[in-house]
Amino acid sequence: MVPAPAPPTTPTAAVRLNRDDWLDAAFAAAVEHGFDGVRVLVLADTLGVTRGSFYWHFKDHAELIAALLERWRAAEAASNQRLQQPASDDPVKDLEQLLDAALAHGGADLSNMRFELALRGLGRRDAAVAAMLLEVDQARMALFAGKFARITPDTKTAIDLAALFYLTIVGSFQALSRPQAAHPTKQYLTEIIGRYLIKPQAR
Amino acid sequence: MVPAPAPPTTPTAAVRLNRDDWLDAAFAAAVEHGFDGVRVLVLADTLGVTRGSFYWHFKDHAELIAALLERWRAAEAASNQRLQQPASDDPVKDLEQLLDAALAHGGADLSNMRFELALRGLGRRDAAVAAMLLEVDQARMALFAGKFARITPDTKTAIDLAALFYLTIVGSFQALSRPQAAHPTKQYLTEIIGRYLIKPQAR
DNA sequence: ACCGGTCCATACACTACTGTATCCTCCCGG
DNA sequence: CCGGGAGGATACAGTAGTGTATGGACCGGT
Repeated sequence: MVPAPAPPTTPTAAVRLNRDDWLDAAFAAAVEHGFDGVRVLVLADTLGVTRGSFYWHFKDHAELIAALLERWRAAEAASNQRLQQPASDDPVKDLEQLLDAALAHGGADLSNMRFELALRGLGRRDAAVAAMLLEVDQARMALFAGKFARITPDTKTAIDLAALFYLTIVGSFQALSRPQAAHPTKQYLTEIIGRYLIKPQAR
Repeated sequence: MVPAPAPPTTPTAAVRLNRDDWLDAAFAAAVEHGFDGVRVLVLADTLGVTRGSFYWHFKDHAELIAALLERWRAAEAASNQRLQQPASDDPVKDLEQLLDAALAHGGADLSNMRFELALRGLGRRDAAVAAMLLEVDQARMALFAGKFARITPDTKTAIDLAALFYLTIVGSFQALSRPQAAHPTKQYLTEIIGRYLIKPQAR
């Protein structure tokens, strides 16, 4: 007569899990609840297994987080690499596509933005994470500055514009990561960044 | 022979505490560890009392958080109000001082920035907080757009510039909240925002 | 048929919290 | 000098989470 136990939240798989399945679940949890919310107990629940499985794949909770961070860092480096070569002969079009990529950020909807924000939250309490984020920021800035250098002769101007460009993107994450009426949309951001940061420099 | 218990971390006061003392401690904890880190047990430790005191001042943990949020919201509204009237006859100088206020943000070093970032983290998991932040964002945008309207005749241009201005500020919080070499400094931000967003419009 | 991985369940011990209930201690006014 | 209220301590019960140890179950190959 007890109501059916009802498996918690879509116990995703009756199949066996591997390390990446746990990392995917941890990613989703970080996106949803922040890094403080990625707990092996609840991951096990959502995955439909017990913690016994987790401690087979990972030494402990810290190793999970470390692996998650490293996976993101590697993907980020690869993305940066890929964006190095121009997507178009027209430097302006190239920058616009870069912006598009930065705002869509992998294409996986908003998850990547939210994950990065959670990561930056972690970076405020963890020096190692902060250092990793600093490197990523610098790599992105170098990428952006290189792109802007194609539309302006002055190196300093290119760097300045890249900084404004990047800070605007990072700032917009806060809004875009939780879409709400009256927040700037991706289209609007593309418009104003194009109008005030890119076009004025393009001859 | 047991080592002296050694009061945890500067048990701040042997004096009696009031509601605001707890709120201050909660604020500091949110700044340092995020909202997930504000626990009554550790607050009691840092304040040098037991939890018995806390439950005299607050019904429960949720009431503490609610009070903390409300205090911030009220201060934010007052700040916005205060910044409405121009600090200078020169609209450009006025904007520059607004930027200065936004980056110093109350003067209390980086704490306010870090608190706001923690708050935005909470807003990603809590709809009520998200709604509050949306209102604050809109009030700030209205303030900024009003200021920009004084240096450009076109309303849409003023709004666009205000958006870029504000997003840049929000983006820079991530960097400024944890100062590190090779991050943009407050001076640099003032310079580039002035050069590319404010001055080009000022006749 | 059995055996070694691989993956998972179960049970246990432990820690870090939240709430609640009850008692204690100043201290200040009458 | 005493009574009450503001502020705090102590003790108890409960929840949510981590690790660890151990024993399966379900494969694949030989």
